[in-house]
Amino acid sequence: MNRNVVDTEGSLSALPARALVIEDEADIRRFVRLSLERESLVVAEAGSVARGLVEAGLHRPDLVVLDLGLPDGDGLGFLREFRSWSSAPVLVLSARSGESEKVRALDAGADDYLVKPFGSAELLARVRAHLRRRRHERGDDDARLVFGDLVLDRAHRQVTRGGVPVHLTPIEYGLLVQLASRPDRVLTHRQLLLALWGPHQAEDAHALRVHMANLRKKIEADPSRPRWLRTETGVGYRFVSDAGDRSTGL
Amino acid sequence: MNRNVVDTEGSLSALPARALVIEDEADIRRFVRLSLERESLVVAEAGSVARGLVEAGLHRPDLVVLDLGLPDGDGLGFLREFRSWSSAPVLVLSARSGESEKVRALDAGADDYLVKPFGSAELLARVRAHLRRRRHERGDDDARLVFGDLVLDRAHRQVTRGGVPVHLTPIEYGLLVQLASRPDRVLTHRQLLLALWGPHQAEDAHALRVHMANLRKKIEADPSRPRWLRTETGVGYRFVSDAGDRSTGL
DNA sequence: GGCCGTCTTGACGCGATCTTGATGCGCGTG
DNA sequence: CACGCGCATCAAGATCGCGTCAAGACGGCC
Repeated sequence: MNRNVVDTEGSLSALPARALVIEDEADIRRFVRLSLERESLVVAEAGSVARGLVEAGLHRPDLVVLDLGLPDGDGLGFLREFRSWSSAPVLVLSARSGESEKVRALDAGADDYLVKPFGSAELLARVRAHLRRRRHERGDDDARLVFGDLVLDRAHRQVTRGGVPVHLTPIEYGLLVQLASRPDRVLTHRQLLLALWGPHQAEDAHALRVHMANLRKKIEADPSRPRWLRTETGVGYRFVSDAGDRSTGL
Repeated sequence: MNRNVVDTEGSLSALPARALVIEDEADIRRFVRLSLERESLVVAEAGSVARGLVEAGLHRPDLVVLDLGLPDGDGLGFLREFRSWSSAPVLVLSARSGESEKVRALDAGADDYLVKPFGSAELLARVRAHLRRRRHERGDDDARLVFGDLVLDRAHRQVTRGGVPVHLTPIEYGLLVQLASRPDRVLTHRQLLLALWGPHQAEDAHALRVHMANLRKKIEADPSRPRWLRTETGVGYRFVSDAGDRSTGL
């Protein structure tokens, strides 16, 4: 079962971020979990260092909230072990407000230190700040869109078809990003013109059609019967994520 | 006017990190400066938002310590402007300990929030944590980048091609570091100009092209058909790590 | 002051890219 | 069945971005 490697410290793309809460007091643990879930994180829990290490290995969290006072260690042991294979931000909780405590934790590899009692709002704001930075440093947000053998990697600004890079001009690339970022939704001519040319010439859809044709030539197997870039006559275009025919619906 | 060039690459590798302290109360400013200097940072100071923006543009700090209560604004204005061209960590100071204050600052792009009065030890521990993470995310740890026979040794600021040292001017070297540190990603003209020249002249890409041409002449076998430094027309440049095809992503 | 390395700026040719116009097709409508 | 409408396609230009060269400007150094 232990299919390690490959997804290591992943999940950061479009999927919800995973958090791990290590805290022995059940009330606080619950409080933190509920807070994080309100931020739409997927949360795992642990009540001890040992359990925390197991859960960390299991879930490979994108963020850890770590209490220092645990039954089987002071949490810094966890930090040391965890840091050997993950660089996810660790937010330390503690009842101790002494400077030396804070310094010890931060220098041991923690990224933040929060003194109990703390408010949900501050906790979440700090969590958001860490995740935001991480996402940013990581070369970008929900960067990778995969549709079968067509892959749109926004971080690298690269489109591949069957693994083969496809060269797109700026407008073609922008067009594809606009459409593929909102799969199965119709974008009107006006919306596309607005997004790509700005508010100035949001009227003439002719250029748009030409670019669309060129784009199809590059990513469609049969440009005359497009699989992905469908035209909605009189309205605009739609990127269809599911190639399966949806004729006889439910 | 002093030209601030030659300072390239943001000092992020072996050079001392630069900090900017924005705080109107002279005592606190001095206290923070002395603390940071003890951490062997090079410190610039400002007493207002306006002055802070100027200093930021001049020195392009790797870290900012920002007071919220300034004579000409509340500091969040600085944050907004600064964030438009720099992602350096910003540590906010404030006398206000209210949660809503903290949330506002953190959500506005700050990375940390410290309530006055604070101790020098905690300030420095937090600063270390931010700089450590930044260094880590930047991949500065293993300062050596190897791409076939092209080797970039950031620790020694040395580039070799087939074992032979290549002499690069400061801008050429900075350019190469920026691109090779994020292989296969497209860096826009704006990003490169920002990194190498600062926020002032982030629009004229002409000089950039000339330097790129010179750089190619030095490290490419056939500068007219570059293997590493590919141009993305209308967008920017990309350092291609693998000349062959790339199929399976991770 | 004069040399040297470096950076900036302008001009120019070329290729990449975008726009524009012409033409044909499918389809629904009068 | 003719017509209009929206669309796709193709083939020019028109425009833009890029690489290149060369002429200075600037600062450091002797």
